[in-house]
Amino acid sequence: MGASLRDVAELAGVSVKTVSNVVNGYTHVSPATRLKVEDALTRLGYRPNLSARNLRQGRTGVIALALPELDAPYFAELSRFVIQAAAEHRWLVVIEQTDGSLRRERQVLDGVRDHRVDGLIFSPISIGADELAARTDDTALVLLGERIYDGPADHVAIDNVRAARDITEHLISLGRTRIAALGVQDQSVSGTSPLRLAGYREAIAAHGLPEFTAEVERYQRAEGAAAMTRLLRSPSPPDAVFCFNDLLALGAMRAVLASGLRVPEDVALAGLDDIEDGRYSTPTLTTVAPDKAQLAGMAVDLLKLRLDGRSGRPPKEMRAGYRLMIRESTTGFRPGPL
Amino acid sequence: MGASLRDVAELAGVSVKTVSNVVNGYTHVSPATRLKVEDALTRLGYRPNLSARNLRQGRTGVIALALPELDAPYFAELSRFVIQAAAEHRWLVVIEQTDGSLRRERQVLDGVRDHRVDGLIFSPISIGADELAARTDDTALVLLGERIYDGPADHVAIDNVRAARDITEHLISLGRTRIAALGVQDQSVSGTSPLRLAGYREAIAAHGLPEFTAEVERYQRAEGAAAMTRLLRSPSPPDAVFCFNDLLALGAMRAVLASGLRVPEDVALAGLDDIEDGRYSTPTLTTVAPDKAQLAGMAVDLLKLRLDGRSGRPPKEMRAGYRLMIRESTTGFRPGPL
DNA sequence: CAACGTTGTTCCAACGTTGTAAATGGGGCT
DNA sequence: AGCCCCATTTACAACGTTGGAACAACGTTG
Repeated sequence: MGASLRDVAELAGVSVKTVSNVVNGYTHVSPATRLKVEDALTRLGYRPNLSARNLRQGRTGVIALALPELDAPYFAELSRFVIQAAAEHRWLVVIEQTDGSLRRERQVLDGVRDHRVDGLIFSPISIGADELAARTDDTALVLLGERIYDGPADHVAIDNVRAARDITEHLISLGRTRIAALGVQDQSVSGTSPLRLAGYREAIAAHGLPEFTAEVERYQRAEGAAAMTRLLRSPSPPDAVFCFNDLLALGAMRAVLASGLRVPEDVALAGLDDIEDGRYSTPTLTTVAPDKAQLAGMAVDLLKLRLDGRSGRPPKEMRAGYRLMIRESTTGFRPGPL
Repeated sequence: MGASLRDVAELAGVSVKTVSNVVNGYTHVSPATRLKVEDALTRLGYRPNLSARNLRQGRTGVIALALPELDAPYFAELSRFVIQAAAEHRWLVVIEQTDGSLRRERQVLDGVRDHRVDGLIFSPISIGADELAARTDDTALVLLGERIYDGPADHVAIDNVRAARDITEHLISLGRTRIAALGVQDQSVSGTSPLRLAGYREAIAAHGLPEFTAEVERYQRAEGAAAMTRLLRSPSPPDAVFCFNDLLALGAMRAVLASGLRVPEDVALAGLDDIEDGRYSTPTLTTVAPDKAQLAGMAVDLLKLRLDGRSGRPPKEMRAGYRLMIRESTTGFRPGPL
């Protein structure tokens, strides 16, 4: 295939190691040889064989990003930033989809040992902190998302409780009194739901409002629509709903509109994630916008730290910022250009 | 780090090669040794070092998927299928985002030479067929999408002209007579637009209808909304619009609704891509659904063929199927559950 | 002028794997 | 017993790279 160091060395009339030194910017090379070698390098179009380099150095230059599903917009957007952040360290990113299944998550965690990747940024759904802690493997691992706090590995997330409380406070500030939380899950499934539920409760309790909840299995549009439909059919339907993510909220919006009611006049809706769809739905969706670039950057930086300073340091928790995006689904539809 | 063949060989009391033979399922190994070796393998938790294996075999087991942006839903959904299809060959997929920029696309094409990946599935926007043909590198390459037909490499896409004609025919069958095409682009930018425009023209010409077009720079919601707004302001606005992709259509939908008009009563809308958002918008979006799993599978299969049978074969064109998804944005809003 | 340090370059080994060729050993044949 | 054949196992080399030791050439110093 391509030219190797040996080919270049032959052409330049020097040793292989000298070529290697030039390639790696080693300082003590005479200008004359350097010139000769560089000429040979370009003439042959030399590209280092990364498999060989990796074998020698024990690094692959590839990290894995494991997440439930790439076509959930939140994860697609997050992936984009992770890839960009990793590129700054000249890392490639392979993406592994777990579908949130325990089996696949274990596989991913296990597969890391194949020396194919130097580290893993992992957004788990099903796997537990105990199982992570029991991991024999010492590959660098950074957790991303809400599933596990204070676990056995570095962790990046936004402050979910506070974010949930803030957005609920917003609904309250609109004068709504029957505010539901949509997206409650069995504790054992995911850590996201309890945190967002806690924030919601803090807010409504502070104002002495009643609690309404609707459960879902997964954070998908169809589930949001179904749960919303159940809420609407109840004897006293809510006048505002905080959906635990934007997909649920968009599904809920569809259900409200399909039932002939108006958003936000009859039911105000808010989500969390700030996916692009919500900026173009009708009405546009009020939501919490986690700083995805910051989340991705922090995750990559933590991984970098782990890989450089050999392990041993205690796990680190980092919080990324977020902003409230107040849009039409709570404050009203304003016809006109976007 | 992990145990190597040598460690296992020592523990089992055999040669390194014998262990390698067991690992690779070589037939002529006595049951007794095989047992011994397998015991040692599990005891040490042996994992092959893939860098070494790759170095030896000249393969990395990683392919690259280069596309404009991961957070465009169509590409996110497509990526999901590519990753799944690649997993069947035990390949990992690294994703490279080009943003459609010529600079990044050249980089990607160039970076393939780094021996980091065995092959590339490439969805180009800016790069030309001539430049691809001039590529010195002989790494396996499969083109995915509409940009380049009959180019210098294997290519997978749906029949864009026919798909565009079919969906336009659908609009005509509704009795609409002022049908616009939204998404026309300068030829030099992308091959998608001319193909879809051609299909649109075939259909309206066959029925003697007038042609309306609206241009955009990129296939994004905001552009769709802006272009739709322009159409609505024209002296004789359309009563139906075929948008060249779903994002444009969703942006257009937003613009129509924001202007106080109804979809589909005043303006029927159709897209192309069948992204998930369109299945939950209000109204839901009529569109062309390319068989993304088939597209991904074909691309991966072609790559496999290239990698196995050493090159030389002439480039191959493959067409994936598609279906029309007739939804509310053309046939009317039907309140009720989804 | 010998001993020395500095700079530039080369030699050797090793990373972990696998293809090739060669060695080993047991069994059946003459 | 001597021989060959075959299944099984091993030794060796090589993939392309880089760290470290070794070495050569040089000018500097005592």
